Amino acid sequence: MPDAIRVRFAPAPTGYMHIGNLHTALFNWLFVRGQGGTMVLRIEDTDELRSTPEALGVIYDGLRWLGLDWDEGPDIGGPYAPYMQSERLAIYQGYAQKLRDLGLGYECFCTPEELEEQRQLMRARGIPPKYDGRCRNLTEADELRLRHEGREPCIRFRVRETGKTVINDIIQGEVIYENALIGDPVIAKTSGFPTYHLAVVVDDHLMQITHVIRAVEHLPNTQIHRQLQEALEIEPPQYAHLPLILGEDRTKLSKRHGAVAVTDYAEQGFLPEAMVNFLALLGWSPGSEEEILSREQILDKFSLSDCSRSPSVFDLGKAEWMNGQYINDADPEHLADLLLPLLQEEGLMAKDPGADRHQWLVMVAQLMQSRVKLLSTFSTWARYFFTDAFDYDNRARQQWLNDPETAPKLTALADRLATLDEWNAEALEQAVRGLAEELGVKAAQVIHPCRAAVTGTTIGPSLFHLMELLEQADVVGRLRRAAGLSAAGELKPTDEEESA
RNA sequence: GGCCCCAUAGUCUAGAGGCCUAGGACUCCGCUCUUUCAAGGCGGCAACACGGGUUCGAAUCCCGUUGGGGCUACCA
Repeated sequence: MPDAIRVRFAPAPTGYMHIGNLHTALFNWLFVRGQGGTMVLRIEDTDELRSTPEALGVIYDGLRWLGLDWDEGPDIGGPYAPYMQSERLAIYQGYAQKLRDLGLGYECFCTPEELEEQRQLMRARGIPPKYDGRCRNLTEADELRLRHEGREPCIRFRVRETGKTVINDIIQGEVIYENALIGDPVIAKTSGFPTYHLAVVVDDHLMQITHVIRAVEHLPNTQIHRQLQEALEIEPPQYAHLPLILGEDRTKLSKRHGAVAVTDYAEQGFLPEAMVNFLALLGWSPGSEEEILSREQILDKFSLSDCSRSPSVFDLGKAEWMNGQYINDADPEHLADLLLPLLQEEGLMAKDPGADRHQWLVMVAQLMQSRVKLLSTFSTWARYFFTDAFDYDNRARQQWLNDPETAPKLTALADRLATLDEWNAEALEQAVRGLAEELGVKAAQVIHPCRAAVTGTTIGPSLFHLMELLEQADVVGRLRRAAGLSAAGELKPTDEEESA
């Protein structure tokens, strides 16, 4: 009977959590929730200078947004608490001391400047830069002298100078590293904080992690981790190194790739289900041709060994398409719930709209859902549902509103609609088509100007259904307003490019 | 520079020696439906990086080249 599966997502609360981090979290989650196991959230805040509470908040928000839950973590505790590495300093110090007792850890008094100089020198000479081990065998006299100079030591780990380290990775297969090629890494900083290498190895062990699923950028580090585990007589976990998610320029995702922060995507109006679906298909495929997959379907089919080794570029366009699919398939009620706060923020919906108004919003959402890709575009594309304060776009001006024949048509239509007893799509259609017939023009010759006048744009859902959802007085008012402006020649095309 | 990984269209991918005349999806381009399209339907453009092997047969296996990426920090 194998040990219960335990995985961890272990982000550093520095900078901003991006889509690549979330991808790693998702794959951990899919693996552990599919198998039945425990998900641990551990915060690797051993970088005292760059860790921030804000970044920690972003991590929580991002995970919760996608519905990636965890069983143990800083916020909920657990049997291996604490889960913040900064609260585990004494533990790492103990292991660092153990390594020193073993003769495998030693104090190094080199300053960062000296080390940098060393690297430059080696590079200049065409030698691979690595720590040269100059503090490996310091005598007591050396040490005394160095301390007198006011130097504070860090602790390095004595790596093997010969042989190879073999890593058996679920995704990457067998990878072999030459031991002689790396220098002794720092495991405890001068500040007393551990470095990543010591902290992960110790915590993965102490927290009984069985599968380390992380981005492939950590693969080369794994040779250090394996040696550390050997030295400390720790049973290594299984490793699965995921391929990287790249930006459009094919390099590792970072701030300069624009909107990569998780919060940006949530703000833009990506649906979490869509993001989960999209991210799951980066570096993994169910092997079938379906692409729109529910969380359950993904959970059901996911396996680490099916993961790819080649990196993938995050294609925002396709992500948006997929989001559009999810919006289109969404229950309008649900959509309205998601939309409400966004609209309230823009002042387009009241703080407490009431049941009728809410039901109305559901109908608006339903009318628009097939053409919206992002929730955030809703408040611009559907603005005219909520307010008279919208602009007439260039196409509307060019094609209809600047036409001298338009104003009379709009006025006639306004007169007719003002007297309508019933305000519904059917009655509106009759009225519009009836007017067209009387004027001896095609229905389109009335419909298009009407749309332009009422919505300010040339595109949108069925005109009659759209007007049905507006107040009669508002529609009539808009028709008269546009007629007046048009007649006055104030709706000439602008020089600007059409805005999206 | 060194080490490691990767290599199917612009992008995400299917493909685990014959089923491949290389499939699907996004994008783009047509056509179509419609009062409009930014929706729907239909169709199209577009790829096995290159060179050597192995084999009756290679996108699939091996080697090399080229290209890309990652690591090479008292960051993780």
